[in-house]
Amino acid sequence: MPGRNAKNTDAVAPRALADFKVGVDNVIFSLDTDQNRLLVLLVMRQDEPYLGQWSLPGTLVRQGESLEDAAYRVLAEKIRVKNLYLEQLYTFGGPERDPRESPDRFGVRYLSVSYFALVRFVEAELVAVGLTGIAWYPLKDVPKLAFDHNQILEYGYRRLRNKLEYSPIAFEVLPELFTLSDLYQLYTTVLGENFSDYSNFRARLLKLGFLSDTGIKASRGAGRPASLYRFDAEAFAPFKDKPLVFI
Amino acid sequence: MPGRNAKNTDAVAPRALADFKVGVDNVIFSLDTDQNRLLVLLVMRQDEPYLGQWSLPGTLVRQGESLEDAAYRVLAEKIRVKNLYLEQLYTFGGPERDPRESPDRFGVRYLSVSYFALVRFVEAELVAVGLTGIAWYPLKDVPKLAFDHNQILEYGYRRLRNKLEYSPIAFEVLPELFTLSDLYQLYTTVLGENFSDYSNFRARLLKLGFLSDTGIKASRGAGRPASLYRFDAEAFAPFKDKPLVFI
DNA sequence: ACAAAAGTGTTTTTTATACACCCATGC
DNA sequence: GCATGGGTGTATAAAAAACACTTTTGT
Repeated sequence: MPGRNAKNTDAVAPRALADFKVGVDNVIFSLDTDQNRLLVLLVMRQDEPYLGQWSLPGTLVRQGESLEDAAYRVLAEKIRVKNLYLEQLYTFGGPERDPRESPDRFGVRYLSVSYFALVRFVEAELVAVGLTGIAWYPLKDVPKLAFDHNQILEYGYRRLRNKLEYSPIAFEVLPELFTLSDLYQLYTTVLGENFSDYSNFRARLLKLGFLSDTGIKASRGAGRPASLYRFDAEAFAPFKDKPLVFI
Repeated sequence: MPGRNAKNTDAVAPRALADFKVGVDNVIFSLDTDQNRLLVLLVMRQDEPYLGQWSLPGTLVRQGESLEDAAYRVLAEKIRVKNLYLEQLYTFGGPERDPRESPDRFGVRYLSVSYFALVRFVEAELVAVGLTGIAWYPLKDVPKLAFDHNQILEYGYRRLRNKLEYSPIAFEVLPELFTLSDLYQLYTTVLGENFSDYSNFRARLLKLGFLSDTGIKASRGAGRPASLYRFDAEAFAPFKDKPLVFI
């Protein structure tokens, strides 16, 4: 069967192929567990179009650079952080989303591959030069953004909540050793206070058996010192692809 | 605050931007509920590279055409179908995934936006001209495919199973009126016999209240005639974004 | 000693699971 | 009248949800 040719190329000449530049836009969430806030990193646009308007940090993909490389590059240009989670979100590519493309002039098209990242606020240090035109915005206060970035942000937020429910992304963001309250606070800041009470959350997770108690105690001011736990990726393996592990 | 300019464009000249052609590759699943099989549509490649090898049906995006338009175009070129579900999967874009790109020659890059579609086998009519070099493959028998298409297929299959668990995509594929066994069979074909027994599946779904009994009976050979149900999208609204609705 | 944070246990309610069984039709 | 698929009910096990209570620290 292989090696045969069938006549199936279109009879009529098809319209020419589109030429693309590919952009990467990052939805970078930061978790401020102290103040129970979920923040997103916005930058002020320095160029047309949408000059002077807030937008998601992005860049255009360069020669020899993978999409993910580009996503990490944007991130590294804005913040310095040790632990982070990053994954691809969605690709927006309608021919009319960028005003640089005139609708009938068939010039270069712009396509945006969006990524979402999660970091903790306490360890995310802004490195942008001026520190003007870059800011963490509480999710509720996000203004009207450039391009279709509000839509991308909305999509990223939904993905974040879903991921948290079945996937161990929290442990990529937390330090190696963490307390169960650290974990619980992380969950409440994203999902809201009412997703579960602390005691039930705790019991459920411990029963699953992929959190190992190191025995080390951590004293943080007043109150009883908490045990430090470690995430055991091997013990988690059976729960991969299982829904609702964490809820 | 808007309208200000900061000096932040890189001091060193960055490497030039990459130029892309954008391809769309479709993972088209078809549900053969009669024989409890899940099939995927493969086409034999007619051009280099990978000439004569099986691959997912795909195309390059044309001028003025959106990504989704391109996905529908590929689909329409291969099959004719009334009810279908289609959504974007993932974008693969490393600089080395397509042998047409030489690794050091910084020419045009090829990026693939994958879509997955779901149709029912009984109503999906193949329209490809020769009918050679195009075939429905049972998921288990899929051979080594061109490019990274095995990986894309694997990814699509995972997405299909997950979507089925919380999202009402089944009703986009089923006809307007359907029996509960139609629905149950659809689920077992994708998720396997052991995901739930019929009586429990039935009770759970009916309790949720978004399936309305039309009262109309459908006789299909022997056995008691089944009630025809209709999916009530409005009544489903509260379950949007809720996980595990269907399991 | 008492507030604050960590950790344990118990009770109630809801859901999942596994069946057994009745109903309506074609042949 | 019996095989075939459709549809209902029930008993048990498991899990989710609510909340009361104990433990260990800092001040």
